[in-house]
Amino acid sequence: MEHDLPELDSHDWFLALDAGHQALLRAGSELRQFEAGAYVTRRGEPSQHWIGVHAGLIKLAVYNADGRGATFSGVPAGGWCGEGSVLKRELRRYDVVAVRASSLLLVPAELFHRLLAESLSFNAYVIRQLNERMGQFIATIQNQRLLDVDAQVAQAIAQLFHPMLYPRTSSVLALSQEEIGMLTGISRQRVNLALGRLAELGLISIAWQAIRVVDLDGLRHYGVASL
DNA sequence: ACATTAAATTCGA
DNA sequence: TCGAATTTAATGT
Repeated sequence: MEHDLPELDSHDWFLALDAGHQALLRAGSELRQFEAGAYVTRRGEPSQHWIGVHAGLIKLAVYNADGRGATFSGVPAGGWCGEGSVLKRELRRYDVVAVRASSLLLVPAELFHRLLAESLSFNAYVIRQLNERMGQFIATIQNQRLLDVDAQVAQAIAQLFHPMLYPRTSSVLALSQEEIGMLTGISRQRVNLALGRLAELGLISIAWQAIRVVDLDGLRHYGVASL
């Protein structure tokens, strides 16, 4: 294909590949724009792509018939998701939705499998990715069982700054308070209260449709001292 | 739940 | 094409 896709160059795993595999990805991948609220893939569809976030924010979620939903995870710029369903060649088990306007890198499933079969460094990256995500889900369950609500909000925000899964999250998150509520399973009003407290502690500052993280380490440790 | 305020959209010159 | 007016969505309490 005629693609060049310089967007791939900002990903460490891509830079670690040999030239031949890099060329395959440049030729076979696709950069596509999604409007805020648009579905990237729907639950039940075949898993045709491994999905990378070049800019914007997407979330993994399920919805029931009357529109209520549960969000599992948010993926900011620099993050990748969907490898689980691609690996197993199964139907997607959740919806992938653009939280705001996003530009995404789509790697076809066949290419993903070929890289797995041929590239040792790609294998290492995927294993690390799966391991980190597993750790993240365990941490999420632990947070929900053990932490108070303010600390859950702090953790949910801090998780978007995971250095390996999401290496290029900027310190200003464009994320509505309602979306944080979706991510945490907490009401919007309660999120607002928690954000106010975190701001008072100097861990974050609040702007319109955005949160600036001032003290990431403080956020990570907020409320977990008792564990 | 309600009041406030930012953003988006419509409408009129 | 600009900007005021209205509608819609996010926020604060």
